[in-house]
Amino acid sequence: MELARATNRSVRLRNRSALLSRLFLDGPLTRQDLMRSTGLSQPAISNVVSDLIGEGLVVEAGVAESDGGRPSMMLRVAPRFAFVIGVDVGETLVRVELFDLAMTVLARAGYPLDPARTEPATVAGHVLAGIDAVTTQARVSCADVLGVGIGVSGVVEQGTEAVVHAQALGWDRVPLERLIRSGTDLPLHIDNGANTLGQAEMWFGAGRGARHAVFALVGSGVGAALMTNGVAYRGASSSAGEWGHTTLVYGGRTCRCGARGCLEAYVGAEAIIDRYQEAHGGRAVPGGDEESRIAALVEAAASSPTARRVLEETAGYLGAGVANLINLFNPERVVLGGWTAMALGGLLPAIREAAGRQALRQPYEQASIELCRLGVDAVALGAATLPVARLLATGGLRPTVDNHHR
Amino acid sequence: MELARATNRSVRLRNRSALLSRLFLDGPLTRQDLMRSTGLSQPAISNVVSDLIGEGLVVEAGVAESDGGRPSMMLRVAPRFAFVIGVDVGETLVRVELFDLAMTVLARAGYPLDPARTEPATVAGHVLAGIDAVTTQARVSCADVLGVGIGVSGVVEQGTEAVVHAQALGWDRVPLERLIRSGTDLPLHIDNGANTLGQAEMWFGAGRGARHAVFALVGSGVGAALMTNGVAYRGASSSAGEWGHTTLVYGGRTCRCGARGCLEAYVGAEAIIDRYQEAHGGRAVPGGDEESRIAALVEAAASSPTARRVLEETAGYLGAGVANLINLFNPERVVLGGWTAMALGGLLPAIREAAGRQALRQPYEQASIELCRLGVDAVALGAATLPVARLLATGGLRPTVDNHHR
DNA sequence: ACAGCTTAATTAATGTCGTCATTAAAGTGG
DNA sequence: CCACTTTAATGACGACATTAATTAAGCTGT
Repeated sequence: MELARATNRSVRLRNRSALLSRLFLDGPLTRQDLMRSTGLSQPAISNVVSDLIGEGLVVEAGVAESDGGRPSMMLRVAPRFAFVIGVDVGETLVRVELFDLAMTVLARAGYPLDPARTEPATVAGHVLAGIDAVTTQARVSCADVLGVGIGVSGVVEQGTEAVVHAQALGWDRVPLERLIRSGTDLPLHIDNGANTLGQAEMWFGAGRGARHAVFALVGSGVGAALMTNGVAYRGASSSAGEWGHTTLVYGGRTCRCGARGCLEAYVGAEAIIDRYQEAHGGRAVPGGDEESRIAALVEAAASSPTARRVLEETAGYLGAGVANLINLFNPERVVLGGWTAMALGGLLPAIREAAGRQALRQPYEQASIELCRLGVDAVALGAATLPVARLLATGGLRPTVDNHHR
Repeated sequence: MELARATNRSVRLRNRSALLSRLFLDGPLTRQDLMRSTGLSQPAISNVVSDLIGEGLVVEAGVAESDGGRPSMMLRVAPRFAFVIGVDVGETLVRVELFDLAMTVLARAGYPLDPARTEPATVAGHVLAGIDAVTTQARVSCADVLGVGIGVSGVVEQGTEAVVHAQALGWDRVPLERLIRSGTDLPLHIDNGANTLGQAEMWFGAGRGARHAVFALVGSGVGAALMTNGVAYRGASSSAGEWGHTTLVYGGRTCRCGARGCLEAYVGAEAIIDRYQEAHGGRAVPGGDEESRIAALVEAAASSPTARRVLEETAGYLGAGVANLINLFNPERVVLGGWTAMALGGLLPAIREAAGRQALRQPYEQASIELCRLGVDAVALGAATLPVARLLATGGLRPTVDNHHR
């Protein structure tokens, strides 16, 4: 199982990684805090920290209050030690953002996509243009960029090179990594948008502190990110979490994936609109795009019993879907996100109740069901955490032997 | 995330654990094999191995073939270094088995349960009696028993003391660990029977070599064991894998758990019998217990179109349930077990086909769907692997400081 | 049968790294 | 300015793995 041999160096590596992670995730801490939370001895902490400071990864940031005794020095990850870029390849927009290590946005760029023809090459071009745009805009050298995280709304098969299957974009086996690679040397991390969003919520949002959490995303499509033992679970070929296409109504409505009775065929935005239309005698929901029509539907629920009933049914389906997640994963937390779920925020009590009806008592009581905190824009933020996660995991050591950078 | 500090000792610990695990799981190996598979240097291997041999954990077992050059020495875990006990607390029987470290059965004991009144104290008594029986029968001292693994058909909440919720036995919050603890000092490992069975298949059966696998068990009840990254995933309160109570037919048949449309309400043994009876105009399936009635039904399918249809429908439901597992977990392998699934073995092609209809293409193609190899008796074997897993994880060092045992 | 070759295992020297114990530093309060 | 307290830095020590060099133990062919 464990294939990595342990050597004396790996001890240092692990400890560096542990300290750096604590500092990154839990803000400024003193050496004493680190000592308590990692269990390492004082000299070891000081030793590692002095390395990290020497390399510019960590900086001292003021002194802590003290009532008697030498006050301890606050330590934090140097915000400008390096930068990361997060990209959100959505169905209608490619958004590129540049962050420092405090995850503050320094620059943004956006490129609308024509849903009719979303050529992979076009998207790759947008990503490369965005990288260029945000770095020049913020006057950041590419040499100081740790890497580029890219969240794509589709299945991302990780291999030697990430390959993307995105039904919504009409992509099948698109070698997105290779396409982007041809225009930049920056390290690339491509992942499912649901996973990157989940990662953002896990580190900075509703998932903080949870060990096992599920991020259930309902937008045009329906998906989920599974966090087990604090990290994303991706499965054998990185497609785990395809919650939207689990069967909830055996033999039910036909889903756009071809199967019948998928959850997405009941609670995806399009499905909700369709169901309302059917219930309403064929009359369509007013409004232009899906997003405004869902908003209109939610508003109409105040006066229209039909709209209300459709939304209540939606809560029932969604609750059952959440119950399935709870029964299978036994998470501490289920976080609902995605723009449709956000628009349906008022249904949360009904969803909870429906989940309670369908889930087993014991796991249901262990799980809290909440709304996400960061909004849908967090896909890029979450993507940007991917290179950061790598930095933390490697203890801040660049993979190759270019340790001369300081 | 990682709370364990790394120290120089932990290096040795990890390497011991890695070597021991390789030796246990992949049979006799040479020092050279270990060197290649772990990446450690030759002297390090020799050093650790000589410790292990000195402590009696490992023995040399003959020499390997050689065509020129000094032949290497085969090494293996000493079968009689220690013993483990596995217990299967089923719904009708408590089975206790004693194994050596080669996982050879040395002694067995069985205690039928009266399903009407399965008092926790009675079960605990049977377990204790069984421990006594198998150790005396095989003339093994309790001091040489590493621990007792117990697989229970119910949710096992791990805490300071394992607490069992077993609907089928009418148990709620039963402090089984405390009950057994009062009669023995042996280390106890209590877990869900599905998990222990999955563990057995993972190490010795259909799961060998898989990193991510799901063991789907269909018997009277329906459950699953989830193996992620080679180990059981238990979730926040150890109830992960409650596949049987996920909703497959929204608003469908009422399940014994109280919810509606659970998978178990369609493919559990009782449900199949009920569905046949309904389809057959109320006439019951002949036969005594569930097991023989399912067998009768399978046999009847050769001549009765009704029976055939019921079984085909069952394959459809089961396939959809498997598809849900595939979509959510993206496993390399789905292994079907449990006595009902075994009886329905002939349906495997139909189940595969149904799963293919409902699952997404990409994850479906990545997953193989197979029958289990070890049979239902493997619950005790799997339970017995729990103390072994602990031994391997700790590198063969007893937790307390009693290293003077050799 | 014995040199000559190959592969396996052990020994020796080196270097990394965390721990314990001790010392230096940097505050507060009387 | 001197006790007292808490934080940080040193130095001796021991645990371990690594590389390089030896020794051990078998084959092969003349």
